[in-house]
Amino acid sequence: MNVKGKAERTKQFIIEQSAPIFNAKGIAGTTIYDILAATKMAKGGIYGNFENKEAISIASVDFLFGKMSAKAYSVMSKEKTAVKKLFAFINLRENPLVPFIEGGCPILNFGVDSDNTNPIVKNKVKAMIEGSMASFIDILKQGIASGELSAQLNPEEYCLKVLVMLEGATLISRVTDSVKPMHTVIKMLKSELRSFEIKQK
Amino acid sequence: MNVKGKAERTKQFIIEQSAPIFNAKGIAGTTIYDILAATKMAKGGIYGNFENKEAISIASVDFLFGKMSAKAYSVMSKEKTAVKKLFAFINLRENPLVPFIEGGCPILNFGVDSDNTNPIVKNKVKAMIEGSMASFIDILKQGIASGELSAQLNPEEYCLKVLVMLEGATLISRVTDSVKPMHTVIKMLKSELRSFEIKQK
DNA sequence: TCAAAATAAGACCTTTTAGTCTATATTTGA
DNA sequence: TCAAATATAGACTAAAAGGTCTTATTTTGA
Repeated sequence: MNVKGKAERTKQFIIEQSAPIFNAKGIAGTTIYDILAATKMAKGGIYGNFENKEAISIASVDFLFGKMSAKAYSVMSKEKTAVKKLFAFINLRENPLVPFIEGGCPILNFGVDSDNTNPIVKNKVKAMIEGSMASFIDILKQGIASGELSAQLNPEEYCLKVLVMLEGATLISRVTDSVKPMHTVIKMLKSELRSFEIKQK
Repeated sequence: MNVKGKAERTKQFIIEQSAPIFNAKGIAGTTIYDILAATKMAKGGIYGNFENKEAISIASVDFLFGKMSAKAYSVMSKEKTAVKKLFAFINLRENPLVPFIEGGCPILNFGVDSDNTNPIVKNKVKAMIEGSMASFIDILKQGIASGELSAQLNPEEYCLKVLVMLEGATLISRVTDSVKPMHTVIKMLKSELRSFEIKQK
């Protein structure tokens, strides 16, 4: 009847409902009963589609990282210049108190959650970080090659700076319940990148 | 017989053994059985000294933040100038893979762990962040007042930068199992502060 | 459309975790 | 030093959490 099969759709539904819970409460802090409540399903429905809680958590991590990447790609590909692409990415983090993904940045959340305890998820976080950095560095290098940005800019270092400052500011803003740290950080990051812009005539 | 009383000493012992576990595995991820194993005590001994697991977790958070503050104060008070004090603080974070406190930075760990789930601990993290920032800003302001640092330096902004970059780099270094991100970040932070130093003759 | 196949409900079972309570051991100060 | 006070061991209880299995329902395609 349908293009995808019932099981596939239910599986996707369970992931969509569970992912924000894992992201907000952590993997150890999320129970099967949280998932039953969120999906309004019974155990048979959940365990018919997933082997165990761990499998749901892993699928949720993949889902959230996929969602993040898709969103970043979507806003960045609308822009033409390297600076505008970077700014579009940075702007996604503008309000850490009302985040794009419920529970806040999954890199931060699952990174801390999985370090010391969960090598599978930790490796997914690692891959996500490395992937983001690589595509960022690429954009900056293209900006330099095209003459938009000064060759004085170190793409690797600036890119790392963006990442650590956005994650750090997300933490500080969330814990202090204030957008101010994030806004200050965004202002600093943008002004630094602008200082490497080469004025076109 | 002893100056402090057995109960007091046992309580302290339980906290010292439990704190690194809460820090590494998270509060929800740590069980009473982890604490029994670490202390080699039985339940009677634990519950005779603490009302419940939550009380142990709260005492552990206080203990770790106290330890962090004491260590920071210790290394900073040995230095005379603002720049050297700041550098001494930054140097404490040099190897996030072999951290001063087992499990890594408690601000990062408990900040993420408590956000969304644990207002008591979240408020302690908030107080710790605000306290650190305040004493930092103070040091920078004294540096400016004494002519060591240029008045062009914005103490609040640089201080926030230090904090978010160190926390962000801790996350990235731990997840990627590499000290390189942290080292690059430290290099950037130090060179920025040096650029505001006023040469003395 | 209807029988076979796939999916989901929910009662049930097992293990893990938190916490209690009494008996035993240790500490303490008169 | 020894009796009272204090602290700890560990068996026990309760509840939470994870997971299974049979039965009922829904889906699917011949």
